[in-house]
Formats: sequence, C-alpha cells, structure tokens
Amino acid sequence: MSVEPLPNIDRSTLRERVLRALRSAITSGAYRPGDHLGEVELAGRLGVSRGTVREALRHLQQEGLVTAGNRGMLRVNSLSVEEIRGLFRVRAALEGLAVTEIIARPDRSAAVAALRAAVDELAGAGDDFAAKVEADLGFHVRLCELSGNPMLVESWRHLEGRMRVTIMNRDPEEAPAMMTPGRHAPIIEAIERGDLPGALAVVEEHMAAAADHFTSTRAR
Amino acid sequence: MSVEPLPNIDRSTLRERVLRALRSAITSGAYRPGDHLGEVELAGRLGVSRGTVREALRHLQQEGLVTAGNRGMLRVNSLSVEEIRGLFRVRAALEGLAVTEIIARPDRSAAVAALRAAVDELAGAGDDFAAKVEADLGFHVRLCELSGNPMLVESWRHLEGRMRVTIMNRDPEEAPAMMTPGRHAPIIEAIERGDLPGALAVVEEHMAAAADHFTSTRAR
DNA sequence: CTCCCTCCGACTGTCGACAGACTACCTGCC
DNA sequence: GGCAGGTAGTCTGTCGACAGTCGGAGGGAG
Repeated sequence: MSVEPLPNIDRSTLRERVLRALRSAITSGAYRPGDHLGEVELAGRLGVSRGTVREALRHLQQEGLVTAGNRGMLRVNSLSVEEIRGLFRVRAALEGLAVTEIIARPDRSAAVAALRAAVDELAGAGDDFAAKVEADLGFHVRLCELSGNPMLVESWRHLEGRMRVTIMNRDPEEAPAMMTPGRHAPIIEAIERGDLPGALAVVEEHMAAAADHFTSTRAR
Repeated sequence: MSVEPLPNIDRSTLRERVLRALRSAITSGAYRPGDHLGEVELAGRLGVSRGTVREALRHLQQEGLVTAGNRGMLRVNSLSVEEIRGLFRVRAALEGLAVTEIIARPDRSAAVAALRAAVDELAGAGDDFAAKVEADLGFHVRLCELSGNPMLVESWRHLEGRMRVTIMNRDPEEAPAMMTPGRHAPIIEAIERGDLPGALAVVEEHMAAAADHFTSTRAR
C-alpha cells in the first residue's frame, strides 16, 4: 500500500486564513490607507460570517495595519510624520540590539552568510516592487532572527504592519531607491569585521535615511 | 439651568470592560500562569456571551498574557528562562532609546522631575506588593512616555503583558528587592547630568540585574 | 431660502445555538 | 489482565439574527 501522496491537510482555522487574506489584501495595495473596511462587505466577499472577519480585523488592529475611526469603524491605518520618525528610531534601537547580539555570537560567520543570501534576494527582485518590499523586510527580520532572541523578533514584527502601510502610502515609483543591496551591504560588512560601533552607526544611519525618505513627498 | 453633575457616561464597549477585567484578574494573580481560561466558564462568570469573552481573550493573547495550548485552548502564559533573558535585553534597548531621546530634549529637567515623582510613588508603596509592581512598571513606562515617541511607548506596552506574567510567576515575598527607589535613582541622576553613556550603562545594568532576578529561583 | 425635525439606511455590538474535534473513560473481547 | 473499540462529555470554531446608534437625506415650517 502506498503512503506518500495524501497532500498535507490544512489544519488552520478559518479565522487564520481570513487574517492572512486580509493582511495580504492590505499589504498588496488592494486596500489603500484610509479605506473603510466594513465587516459586512468583507464577510460577504470572503464567504464567511461576520464574527470570523471581526476577529481577523481586531488582530490586524493590534498589528497596526488597521485603526479604529468614528463609531468603531475600521480603516486602513496611515501614520503621521512624527509617528514615522518615531517608528524608525525604535527600529534602529531594535536592529541595533540585533547586530549587537549577532556580533557577540560564536557563529557570526553563519549569520553573515545568511544575511548575504537575504541581500541576494533583494538584488534578484529586479523591478518587481512587491518582491523588493518583501526582500527588504525579509532582510531586516532575518537580522532579528539571527540574533537568537525570539522576543526581539516578536517586537520587530509588532512594528511590521505599521511599516507596511507606510510603504504602501507612497508611490511605488520612487520607493526602490531605498531598497537596494548597496544600502544593506555595509551592515553585513561591519558585522563581519566584528565592528560593533561601526555596525550600530550604519544601522542608525540606514534608519535615519529611511525615515527621511518616508517623511518627504508623502501621500500619493 | 444647572449643567454640572451628570456623571460621565461610560461609553466603553462590553468587550473593553471584559478585557480590562480579565487583564486585571491575571495581573492580580487571581489566575496563575498555566491556568486554563475556558470561554464558557468566563462568559458565565462575567455574565456576557462567549463571543465577547473570546475577543477579549484574543486581545490578551496578542499582548502575551495568554497563550494557546492544545486544541486552541488558552491559558495564562509563562515565559521560559531564555525568553525572560531576551525580554529584558529588548527592554534595555527600548529604554536605552528612551533615555537617549530624553537627554536630547530641551525640557530635560521637566522629565527629571516627572521621574522623581514616579520613584516617590514607588517609595510610598510600602509593603504592598501590587502597588510596588504598579509603581515600578509605572516608572519605566513613564520613562518611555517622556521620550515623546509614542511608537516607543507602544512597543514597550507590547512587552508589558509578558513582564507581568513573569512577575506573577514568582513569589511576592522575594520580589521587592528589585523594586526599590535606590535601584531607579541612578537612572534619573545620569539623565540629569546629561551623561548619555552613563545612563545607557545604568539602564543596561538595571535590566541585566532584573533578568538575573527573574531567572533564578523560578516558579513558586 | 434657511433651519429644524423626522425618517431611513448602514454599520457595529452582542447574543444564543449548532457543529466539529479531541479527551477520557468504560466496556467487552482475547 | 491487557488491549481495542465504542461512547459520553467538554471545549472551541463558526454562524445567523437582533438590537442599538450614528449620519445623512428629505420634507415641512418660518
């Protein structure tokens, strides 16, 4: 008797799938910042009950992708200039911790290799805007993962939704300037040298530049 | 016609009130880490429907107060030793950013005064364990607030639930050693001097000591 | 023409019920 | 005595419906 095929059964709950669908719809730009997300419409469109959509929306609200407006109505979030500046300062602190812990680890060279693979993906994204975004964020989350500190990853992910709406609030035409291998290589090099102050300075500057980028010429 | 009294109407939703009640029940120790939180039991005890309790529980799950166990059943969270160490390293990074921004602000002396008031509350808590916990966490969240970076506060609060279950997982008898005015004063003094490297070192050491404290003699 | 009142539509808040899944126990057979 | 199979109980997952509230359109009075 054969035992191979039997495709993996999807054991995820409906709520999880709806959550992923909505998150994807927002981060892909199908819903723009400010758009109203009505429970009834979404439930009808997804073919599930309101309660299920509701739970997914509440989850996205805590992720910062969605925010409550008048009368509890939810809409796609968009950050103010001050929030964006603060966001990138927090990211600088978190990713500064990440490089600190990576440099302190014995398997630093393995981390460097993994990071190089991440920038290669960024280089391979070409002109595909969505792929560039994924590769860029993928590099930074990988940075956190390689620190070996799950709580750091958790904290970083808590900011991810806010970053994604910020990215989506801009014109895709002018964003690629930020997401190039050249901007990320210095971080890896400093880690490889074991140059902690240098790595911290590079991360700091990387985030400051990103903050400037996303706070100028806002809203498309 | 008189216009004064008319007590403020509570416009909070039932879900918000249930959320606060459950959060309070956990952080006060009524439910211990590992305890199972059944939707039916809670709904019956609170006199609300399961759906409402469910939403509150999901919120607490994202806060890290509650975690999913077998078959989606939720129980009060408890952190491993590694998670606790990582948690306090992230806190060190965040609160390090806080002191950095406070020192850079022009109204630094006002922040110092506010922080002194916070440690006074800690001193006035006496032997009341719950009051000491509130005053201690109050000091640190105040530190973040005074940075003027709302995103920093948001990130810190995201860790608050995990800290609270960690605190609650220990014997109240031996915790007070951590939460004394003497342990917090050096932070304020370094800020007052404008001594950034000194302040960072103090915060770092404060968090390392706290991590050691909460990873030794675990579980009561 | 303007202002106010009323009615209508839409949306979220909350609830109770049904269904599916897993656990633990209990019984009968080997 | 031990193990397989069945069975009851309990928990979460999901759904549809009712109710309350807010905003706006529309009509009538001044």
